[in-house]
Amino acid sequence: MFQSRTHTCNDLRMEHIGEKVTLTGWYENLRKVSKNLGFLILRDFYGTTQIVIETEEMMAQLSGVNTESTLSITGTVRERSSKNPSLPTGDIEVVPESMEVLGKCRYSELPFEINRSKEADENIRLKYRYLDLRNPAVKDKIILRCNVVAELRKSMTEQGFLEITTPILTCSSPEGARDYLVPSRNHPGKFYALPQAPQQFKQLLMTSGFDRYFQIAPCFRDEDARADRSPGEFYQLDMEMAFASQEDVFAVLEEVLPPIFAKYGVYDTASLAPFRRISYHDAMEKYGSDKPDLRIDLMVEDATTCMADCGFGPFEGQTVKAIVFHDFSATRKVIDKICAEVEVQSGNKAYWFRLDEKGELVGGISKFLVERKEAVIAALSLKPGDFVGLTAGKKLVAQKTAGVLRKVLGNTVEGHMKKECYEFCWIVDFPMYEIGEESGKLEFCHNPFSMPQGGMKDLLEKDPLDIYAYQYDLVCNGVELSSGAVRNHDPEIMVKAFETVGLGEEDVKAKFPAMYNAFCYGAPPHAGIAPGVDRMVMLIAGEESIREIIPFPMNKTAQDVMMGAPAKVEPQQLQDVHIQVVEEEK
RNA sequence: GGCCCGAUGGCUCAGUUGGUUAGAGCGCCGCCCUGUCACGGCGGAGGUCGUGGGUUCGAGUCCCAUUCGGGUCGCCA
Repeated sequence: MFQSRTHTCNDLRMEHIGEKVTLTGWYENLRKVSKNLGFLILRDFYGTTQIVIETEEMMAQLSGVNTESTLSITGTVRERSSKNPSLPTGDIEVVPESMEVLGKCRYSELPFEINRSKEADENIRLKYRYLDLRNPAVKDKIILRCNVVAELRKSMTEQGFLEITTPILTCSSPEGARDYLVPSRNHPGKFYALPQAPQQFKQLLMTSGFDRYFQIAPCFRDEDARADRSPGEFYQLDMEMAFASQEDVFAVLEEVLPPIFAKYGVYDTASLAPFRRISYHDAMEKYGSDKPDLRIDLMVEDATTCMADCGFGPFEGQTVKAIVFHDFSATRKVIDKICAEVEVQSGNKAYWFRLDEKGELVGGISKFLVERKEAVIAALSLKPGDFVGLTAGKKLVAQKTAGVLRKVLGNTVEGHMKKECYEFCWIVDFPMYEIGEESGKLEFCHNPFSMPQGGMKDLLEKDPLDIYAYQYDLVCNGVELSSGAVRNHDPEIMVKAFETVGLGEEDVKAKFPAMYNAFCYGAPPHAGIAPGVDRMVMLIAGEESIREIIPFPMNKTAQDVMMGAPAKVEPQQLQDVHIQVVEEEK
């Protein structure tokens, strides 16, 4: 058995001087000053401690030991003759009497330098994630995640919520993302699916009589990754409340989230509850997005009328949206960069012109506007020095592109973004139905579980496109943190809602048999929401990539390069589950 | 599946209009250094420039294809 430690590498202070101690940890570095003087840095989970090497014998023991090996060092604590105030243990050092190598690092050269791993190529970091995580800057994000999750549990429990686990092996859900399928050994040809969310189970819990449910729930979706979307799996703070309204759900999250952002967030000024509420319609009109970044104070305006028939081809017969940027100082080069970025991010072009200091329309598409100069200035309330960014297309395209332009402008050009804060808002009043872009037919806008505002009455009387749902999103700094809704707990309204899109009772029964049956036995009105834990931690940590706050993330193409997943399996395993693999032709 | 960007020693990057022996910092190895703390000084090893083809007297650089990575659109009830 190895000599076990008496202290961690972050324990020793002036009061320990003279004590005999044993430390264990990783051999981080040796600053060798001479044949018989050197400073070894020992690192463990808690911190680092300096070990002073003063004899040639001790120096000789170290030769041949590679850094990143684990060591046990026994010695005496001594006050440093030159202290380092920037380190917690900077007042002391340990004079070793004996040293034991516990775990040899066989390589003198590592794939990357531990303390600079964040600069290394991401695939190499992921392949050697156990080395990457030794970097305190990387490890700290995981600790942060643990703290946030613990705090969420504590807070939800204090609010009277029970954490209830729901099945991981369940059945494929008929709508939404692609499922991860699990073949069944006992039932040839049949499959389990990993849950995309515990949606139906939590609604069944409400119907079972549980009043307040939550779960830090793993969710599995086989969809492509993004910077803020890890492929494969992610976690939600899934919650549901019985006999509850939209207001009740808002009140819970406004109680739970702000203290956690205030306590752990990298930004000081967490915006206070109650959060601003913006209707979906207004969000699209004013911010060009249903997840607006309110740290940016630029607004989208309609310019369809003042640009009509100006002779600029791309505006012909289209909706035109404008963003006016006061006191614009960036160069032409920056403007081009912004327009290019908008095109990459949105797939649509952005246009521009400026009103220069002399009050002349210049640059971009200004020549098309010369004849209507005064009208344009009046319509957009322009002042000399203003920059006007423009987008065009069908209404939704013009809006969305303007939304991207707004984001890029705010992020690129100084003056209209207050970066160091958290700006929350609720997006409310989502439409219940929309005309599908591909199908051209009426479809559910979000999901079929939401209660239409106005219930059965609206379903019977209103144009479906004018019906709103009790459907809401929580947005923070332009990131969609969560989606939730007041659920439709009434089988009759559910059937009617399905009939509106050309489906019927049989479809409801076929798609959600358990829920439909359960609701026929007396269901409570209920509402819930499911904030994404990973995205929340990402915001709190101030990280741009979601992979930084996941202990063992997959890469963009949903591969675990460290474990080698996904992988082929033994033929016997396939036989057991009645699967035959068809090789795809190249 | 579409689009954009990238790939040069172990890591991060530079490399001019296509021109002689492909450079730097960090890391690694060796020597020196008695208080370092991103220690310092001197020296050294380490590169078929992602892969395959093409243009050319000559390609890290230009063209085509391809692989891999990142971002993004589609997708994400």
